[in-house]
Amino acid sequence: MGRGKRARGEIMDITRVSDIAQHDGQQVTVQGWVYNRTDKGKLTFLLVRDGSGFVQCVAFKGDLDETLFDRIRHIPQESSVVVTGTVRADKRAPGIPGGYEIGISDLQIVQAADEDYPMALKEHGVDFALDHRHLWMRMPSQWAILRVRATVISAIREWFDTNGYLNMDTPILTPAACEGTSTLFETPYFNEGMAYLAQSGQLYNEANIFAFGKVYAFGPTFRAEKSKTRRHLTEFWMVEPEVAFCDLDQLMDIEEQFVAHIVKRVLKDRRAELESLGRDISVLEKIEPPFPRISYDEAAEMLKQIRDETDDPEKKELLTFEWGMDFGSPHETELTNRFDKPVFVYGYPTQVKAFYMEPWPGRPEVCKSVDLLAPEGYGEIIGGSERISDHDLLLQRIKEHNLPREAFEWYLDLRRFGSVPHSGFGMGVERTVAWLCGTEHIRETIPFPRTIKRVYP
RNA sequence: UCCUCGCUAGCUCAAUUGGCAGAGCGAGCGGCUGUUAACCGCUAGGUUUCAGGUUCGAGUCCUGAGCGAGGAGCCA
Repeated sequence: MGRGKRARGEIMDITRVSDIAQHDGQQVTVQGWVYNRTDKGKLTFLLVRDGSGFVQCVAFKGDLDETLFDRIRHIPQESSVVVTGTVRADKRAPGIPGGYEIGISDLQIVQAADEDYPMALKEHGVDFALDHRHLWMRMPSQWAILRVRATVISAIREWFDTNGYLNMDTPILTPAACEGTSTLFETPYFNEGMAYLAQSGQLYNEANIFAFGKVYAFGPTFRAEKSKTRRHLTEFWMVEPEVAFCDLDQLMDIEEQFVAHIVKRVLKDRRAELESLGRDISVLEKIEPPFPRISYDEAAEMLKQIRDETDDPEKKELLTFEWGMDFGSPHETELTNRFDKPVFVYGYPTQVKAFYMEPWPGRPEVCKSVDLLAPEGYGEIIGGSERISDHDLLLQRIKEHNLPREAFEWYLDLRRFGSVPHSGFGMGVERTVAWLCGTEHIRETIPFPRTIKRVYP
């Protein structure tokens, strides 16, 4: 491949596929991998991906020496390559962003891939795809989803960092259950008995706000429950802001500004990816504050009505509901189908929520909690509440839930030294990404998913 | 933990009442100057998840096991 040789020490000027439109008419060099090859007589089309996008590269037999053209014609899928050629606009050119292609003048093979690459360019079964996650993520759908994920994470940090919040991460190894209910992963911890992988950083965040005012923790969260649905992972990422001097109404204001920002940012920076996924973008463009706010009581009434109106006995059974129950997945789906924006449901029964939630004034059976349910059946993406700020009430709740008081002494201290009304929430990153991408399974929204049946690869 | 379903070529699937193990894609070779999951021809590719059983004969029926999926519960 003599044509492409460079003098030693010469710095190669590499173009990113995402920037290809800025190089129309110019000669460029792209480094990447051959995603697909279509051989068409005197023409060979290579779809090359470089991490930033997918671009079609065209080899024409008449423009190249025979050896090079023959090598291009037989290059195995997924071979790593350095391609040099001239960019031209062509509406027929596929790719992401697409619309431009490279007329190949030179191509070097860095490694010719083995010929038994297992990922077909068609659909795969779930099990096969997940066993090959390390290769599956190269495919456009997975690549697009994970690009959206990175932008969601960036938007999360951007919003908090520019709105006066301090990033203050919380421990992953913890001495006990935060909320006293979930099943946790445990691990031996030197001479201290068992440590547990965190299911939430919230309690630590409550300590942090008394030093820093507004904080957010962002990290992995672990749940050992044997949940086995398209909405569950055993390891997932959660962002948890906590705010001093903040009540439930103010919390909802924060949540809707925050979520709207994420949506806006994804629409701005990842439109091509959403389009490549076939996502209906007009649905996302409607996501602007304010979001509807309904009480648990109103939601319960709506569900009763929906259940009365259906003739489907199976659906009737699934929608069985009495005041005091938590909403199940079928309930959330029915509720959110009635709205085209995320909807707040606030004021849940105290008995179905965690011990630390502030009671509703004058209605002790209800607490100042709020969930944000995403539309299109994606369900709960945020759970939050105003926290109990009174020391004696909190102590009473700890006793009622049979939690070990000694483990919560530091938490109770927060109510003794300058207690204030405060609130916070936790947002599941993967569920949010699944909603934005229109992904059916949450496991596609994290690079290497961990589920009850899977720790490989 | 409970309910339902699935397992056949590298992948996605078909195989009639129990009667010769099949197709498409992928791979290799050849053809074609515009392919978009191209198309055409040829070639290779199988312990039908496993262990038993019924039968002249089992991918198909029966029993058990394994693995996986969807849903419920719980949650983000």
